[in-house]
Amino acid sequence: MTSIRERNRELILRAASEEFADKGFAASKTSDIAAKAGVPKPNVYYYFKSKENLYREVLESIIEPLLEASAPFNQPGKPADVLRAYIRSKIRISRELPSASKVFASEIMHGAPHLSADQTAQLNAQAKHNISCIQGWIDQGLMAKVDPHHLLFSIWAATQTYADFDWQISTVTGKASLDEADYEAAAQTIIRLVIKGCEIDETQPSASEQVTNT
Amino acid sequence: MTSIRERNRELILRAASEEFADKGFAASKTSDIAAKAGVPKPNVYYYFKSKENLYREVLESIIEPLLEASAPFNQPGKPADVLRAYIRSKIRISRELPSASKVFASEIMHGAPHLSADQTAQLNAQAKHNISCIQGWIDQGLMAKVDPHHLLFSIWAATQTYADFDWQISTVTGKASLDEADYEAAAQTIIRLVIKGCEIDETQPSASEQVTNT
DNA sequence: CAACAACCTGACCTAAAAGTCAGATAGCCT
DNA sequence: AGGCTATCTGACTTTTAGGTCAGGTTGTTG
Repeated sequence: MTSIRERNRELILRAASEEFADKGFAASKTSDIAAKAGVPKPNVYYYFKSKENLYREVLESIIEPLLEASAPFNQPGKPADVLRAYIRSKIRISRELPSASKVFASEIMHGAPHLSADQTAQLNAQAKHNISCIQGWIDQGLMAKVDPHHLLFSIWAATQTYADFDWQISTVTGKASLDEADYEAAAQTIIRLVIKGCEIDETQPSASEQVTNT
Repeated sequence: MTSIRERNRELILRAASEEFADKGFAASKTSDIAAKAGVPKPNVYYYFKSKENLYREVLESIIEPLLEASAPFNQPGKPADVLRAYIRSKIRISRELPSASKVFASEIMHGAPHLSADQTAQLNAQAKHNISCIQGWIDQGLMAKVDPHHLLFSIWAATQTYADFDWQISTVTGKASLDEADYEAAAQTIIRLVIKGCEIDETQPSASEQVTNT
């Protein structure tokens, strides 16, 4: 069996993720990636045809987890429960796949030049679904009229920031890295903002009256 | 007078901002910046000593506006009013200085290798001040116990996302660029999440009883 | 209008990093 | 064992882009 191949590809991919996350695509050197992976540079080219190819594979590795995170929207549930689960998924990705998250963020920031049309379409379709799901809740009077687009953008931003801007977070909190309790506090804070923000105002009840206050 | 100097520096800085925002520092070519500014490449080196220098000046241009945005925290006011004003300042920066915002975001994402110790200290001091201000409100019972660090991180993320991830926002909304109404909706959404999230829970009143419900 | 400084420019140099290759070595199957 | 394929590697080539420079042009000042 060629498990040696799998092993080496894995080593290189991991090293590449970190390097690309750290420096960005253009500033990353294949020789550094090779060194970090503990293999000679030509091996990188042996397993991946080019630097771009390698980068694309790193990028691809985050797409599935990202789509997976929207699972809560793909099954029925109360707004608060779905949003809570979604936020926790997003935070988990930031914590467990920080490098790939950063690479993805950087890619998006620069206009997604390496994302395939298919990947873009998949992500976009899921986003559209989540938005219409939220709009449905609003129409049914299950939550307040909070613009679904902007609500999603805020959730994405607030959850991804823990991977993307980890330097800033470390600097401000004075901690080299966040622990379990910190991530829990982050999740709780974002969940609170979102859930409270989506609660129906007593002053202006919409369509049907389905307020679920305690 | 040497207003020809000012004019050319300005042209080059503007072009550099856009180029760096678009491609990142490493992937940006000084020849492209020169072309975009409409000057020959050696002029870029005539006015700025090096590519790094040019980059640093672009970076520097966003520091003051960023510090300025915290002004609402530097004068007394009710939590809701201060937070509202702060969010609006942040959104305004994303809208009016999108390129510099992106350059700053990218810089932070990669560990701020070009930020001077002084700039880091200034930004950090302001952040610390805002945090202790929020903590003060909590201690006085003026707002709910929402972790000030994470609250700030969420506000930063949610407001900056309109500059940093404009591609994603364009793709999802289907609009090439956001108009006045879109930015207003964004601000309203973020303000709602933050204000509602910071409102005191009736169930657990802290220290002093200063609930300001209508 | 002279002379001095500021500004401009094509052509060049150089370093760095992506990518290649021929040949060596190691694993695997019959 | 023998041979076939997969893997490895030092040394090399090529391209790209940052940076320079000598000399030209334009503006400015006494």
